[in-house]
Amino acid sequence: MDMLPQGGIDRGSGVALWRQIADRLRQAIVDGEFGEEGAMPGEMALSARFAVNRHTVRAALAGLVEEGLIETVQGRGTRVRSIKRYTFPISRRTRFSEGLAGQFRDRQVTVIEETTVPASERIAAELRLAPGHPLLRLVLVSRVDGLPLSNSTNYFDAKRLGQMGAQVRETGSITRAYAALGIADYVRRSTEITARLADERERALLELKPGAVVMEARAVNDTPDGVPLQFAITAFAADRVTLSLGAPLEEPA
Amino acid sequence: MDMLPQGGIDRGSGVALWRQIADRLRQAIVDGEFGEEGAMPGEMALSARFAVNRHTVRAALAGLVEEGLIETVQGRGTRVRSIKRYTFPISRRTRFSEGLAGQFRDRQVTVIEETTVPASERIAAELRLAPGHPLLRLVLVSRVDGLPLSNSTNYFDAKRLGQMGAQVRETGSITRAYAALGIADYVRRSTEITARLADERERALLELKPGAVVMEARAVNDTPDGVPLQFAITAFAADRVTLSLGAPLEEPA
DNA sequence: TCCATTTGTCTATTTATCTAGACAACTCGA
DNA sequence: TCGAGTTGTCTAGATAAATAGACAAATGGA
Repeated sequence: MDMLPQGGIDRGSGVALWRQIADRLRQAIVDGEFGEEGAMPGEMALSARFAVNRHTVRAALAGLVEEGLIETVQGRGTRVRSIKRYTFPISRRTRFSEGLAGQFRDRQVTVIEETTVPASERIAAELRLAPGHPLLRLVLVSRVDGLPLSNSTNYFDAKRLGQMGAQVRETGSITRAYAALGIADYVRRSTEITARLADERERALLELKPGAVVMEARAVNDTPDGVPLQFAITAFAADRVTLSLGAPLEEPA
Repeated sequence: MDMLPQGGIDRGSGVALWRQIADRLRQAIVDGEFGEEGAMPGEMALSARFAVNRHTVRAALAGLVEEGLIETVQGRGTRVRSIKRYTFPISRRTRFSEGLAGQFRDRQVTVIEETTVPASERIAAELRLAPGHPLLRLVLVSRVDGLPLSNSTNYFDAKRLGQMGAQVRETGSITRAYAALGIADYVRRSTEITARLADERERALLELKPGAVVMEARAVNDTPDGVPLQFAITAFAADRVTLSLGAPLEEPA
């Protein structure tokens, strides 16, 4: 448990001690610090390590039990429940399902909201449309094996791609929805990544606790000859997803 | 202030109400919600909006004043201080200074630690060395215009690149340190990105408050003909940096 | 200058968190 | 079976956070 230094819990920060300990333990769990067995130090050991009362440690562990991350058994101790982290490659040819291929058995894309909105200056510029142009706005949640990984808000030219909502519902995939509308191929023009605390809606959709971190990716997809198709803002649950850039970056010759 | 819905502050989450409000306001500030003037709603309005007592709002604002993000003037109200966000492009040819070119006037790389460590299994594999091979480990902090943007831990083959520490200190740049050691060019093999709360050391080095979010990039650099040079783990302050993938991704022909 | 609006400061009470101590109940290896 | 080690539960007190109310002080527009 190298990442858990002696003490180091901040008082007066506005984050309860139990919460800070829970956050630290969660990070250690996500980082695989407790090995294959997942056996964690006992309450008294954690109490000594964090220099807090045992009850404070108990509160932290109770939080993690409630999150489903650990299980505690009286007399035996505390163990990490099996957790799964997914690596999502980002490239010019980013595809959700193909990107995660081999990492799951079942995948599901749910349309949460479908509305038509006027294009803001920013989105209009990205999609090379006039501000105010009607856009189809699709809010999606993507799950693998029942676990929500991302929540995205997607914008399409409503005049050209107004059927994307219906097609995503029918096919369960943006790639297949495009194909159904006659768009055989698309490529990622750009992606901007930042990170922050998840907001209320993201927490609800991704089943996250307050204080959870998301990586936000803002991306634009074009046809291979450069016609704008989609502007998307995607929040990935940072505890569950790693974004990977590497060898697949290079476009097939 | 669209991103600040009515109410929505969680009780019992282990994060104080004032802290949640401060986090929300900080995010709104970072997202540019308060416009060019930076004028924010008054305490009474925020109190109503978040459905908390005015003093709780005052505690939140005090936190942001202490961070230097805002200034409050009795009788006049609260304004955002000018903040700066940097966009850092990631490509095969990632270079810290060139990547941020045009976004700052002054840049500084500080060597925080220089040690020799045996290669772990993971790093040995990335650098194609034997586990236990001696590695030069350099901990760096990079600042622009005095603002710390990233904290990185870099690993080099100590036998081939043992002088990197001295050269980084002398030249203020990894690229120039490589050049001084006869390595004229290098490319990014892969990058993996995730995000989490900053740990204690990161907070100290990047001047962040408890609960701040960092984006962690794990990257490997090679020579153009594929000889491994460097394994680096970099924590970027998520409030200050956006990682950008896009047009510059394509390698010059 | 006046006054509406805003932040600043003080006192007081209630609620939440942290600490402390003690004992019960369970697990599992010797 | 015994006992060391572990988690579970209870009572109690101290400290921190949240709420409430009131009034002072400053700003800036009419």
